[in-house]
Amino acid sequence: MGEWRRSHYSGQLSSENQDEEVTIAGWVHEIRDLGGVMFLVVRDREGEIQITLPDSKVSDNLSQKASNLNKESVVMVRGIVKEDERAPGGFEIIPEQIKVLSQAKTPLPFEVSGNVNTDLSTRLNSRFLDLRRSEIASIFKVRNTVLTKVREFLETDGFIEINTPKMVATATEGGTDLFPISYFEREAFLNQSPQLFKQMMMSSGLDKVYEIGPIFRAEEHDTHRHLNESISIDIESAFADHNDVMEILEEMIAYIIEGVKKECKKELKEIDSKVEEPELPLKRLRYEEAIEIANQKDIDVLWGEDLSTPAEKAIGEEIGDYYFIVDWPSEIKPFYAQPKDENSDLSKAFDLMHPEFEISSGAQRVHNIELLKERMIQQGLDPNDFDFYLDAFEYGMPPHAGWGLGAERLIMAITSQSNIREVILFPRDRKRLIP
RNA sequence: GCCCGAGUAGUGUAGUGGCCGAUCAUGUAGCCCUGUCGAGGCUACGACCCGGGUUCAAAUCCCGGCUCGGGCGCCA
Repeated sequence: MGEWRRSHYSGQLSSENQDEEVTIAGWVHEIRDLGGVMFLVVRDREGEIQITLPDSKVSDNLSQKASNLNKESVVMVRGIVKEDERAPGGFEIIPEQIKVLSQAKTPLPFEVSGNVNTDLSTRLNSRFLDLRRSEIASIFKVRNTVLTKVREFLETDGFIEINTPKMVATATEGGTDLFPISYFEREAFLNQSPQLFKQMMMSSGLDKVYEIGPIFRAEEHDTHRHLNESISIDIESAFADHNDVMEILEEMIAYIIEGVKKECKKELKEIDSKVEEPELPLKRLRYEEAIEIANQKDIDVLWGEDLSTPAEKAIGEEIGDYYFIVDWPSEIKPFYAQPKDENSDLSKAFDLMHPEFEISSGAQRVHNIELLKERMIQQGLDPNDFDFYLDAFEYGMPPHAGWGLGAERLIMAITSQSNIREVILFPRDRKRLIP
């Protein structure tokens, strides 16, 4: 590379650069030799640019160098920009010098520039190469925008970003399986959720906190919408009830989608995403109404049961947009979900649903320590295992509410991907631990 | 974890007892070609997941294993 530095990304060239000397850097996307003229297409993060080598205008030496290149090799090209309507994009570069920084081995694990489809599994084995396809890179550019918008929205709303431990001594709330790890002489676990820690922060006076971090689930699920390691977007707000945080959630979703539509036009087009901003306020469907819809569609759900996958799909089809399910039975929601004042069989818990899957769940939390202990016992947990958590409720705990949102689920919805593994760089699922 | 399906060149596929010394596309290599843009033309290269079994004969049928996919369950 020497003293050479990239002067422009391919997408930055315009008629203002006519006859200018530029230096571009990227991967050899295509090589086409027509005899008297050769075309190299160099690809970088922002697009592609054609390098044209007419025998009459470039040295034999340079032509020889270009023809020896393999696809996907890394090169820097210094040359003169020429506007030419025959070139894709309207511009091309007549090279003066080409530096081959890394010759790619052949054959490639799969084609980057061709039209042959490749199985997801094969692609994931060589994810670095997969990301060289712009439609794949687009998904991750959208992902970046989603996470940026989350921070923008929550920061503007006065939330403080926190980080809580991922190595913990006990199960957060029972139910799910944890990955055991070795912590010096003790057994420990990878945390399934920041739930208990963010609730403890409600006792701290920070009032409104959020965390974007990994969660780990040792469940043996193996589906298109489950991961064993994923990113959770969690908030917790003091002096708030479930309705308050549902409003935050729906407004945040709308803000994210609006932002993505504005800032990722090119990427959305590339991945053919039909994302639409939801109409607010989102429908609040009572649990009871939800099972009625399922039952009407001949999917049996009994009161007190969680909604099965076919039930979720049937209801989502009926609603057709994001929606909340509220008034869940207390017994199928975690111990920390606050029962409703007028009927304790129901809870102040909610799920946010995309027509095809759940993307978030939350609740107003129990802040009364006696009730909290009672509910732990009801759900088969021993309050003594949770002293570190319960202590925070002993010395002044305000009413509070919050939710956890699966980042990949949301990104999957926004990018119209049918497999969650498409929206995470290196998925961890039942079968895959490498790479 | 359960049920179902599938494993054929680097990639994606056709072939479901003999017609297969295995199809097509892409790729790779070489040659021709001065404006390609899914470039084109010609030539060559490259594969039946592994192990057992049935049969005169197995890519094809059976059994086991491994891997992958779909559905479900499980799942703050």
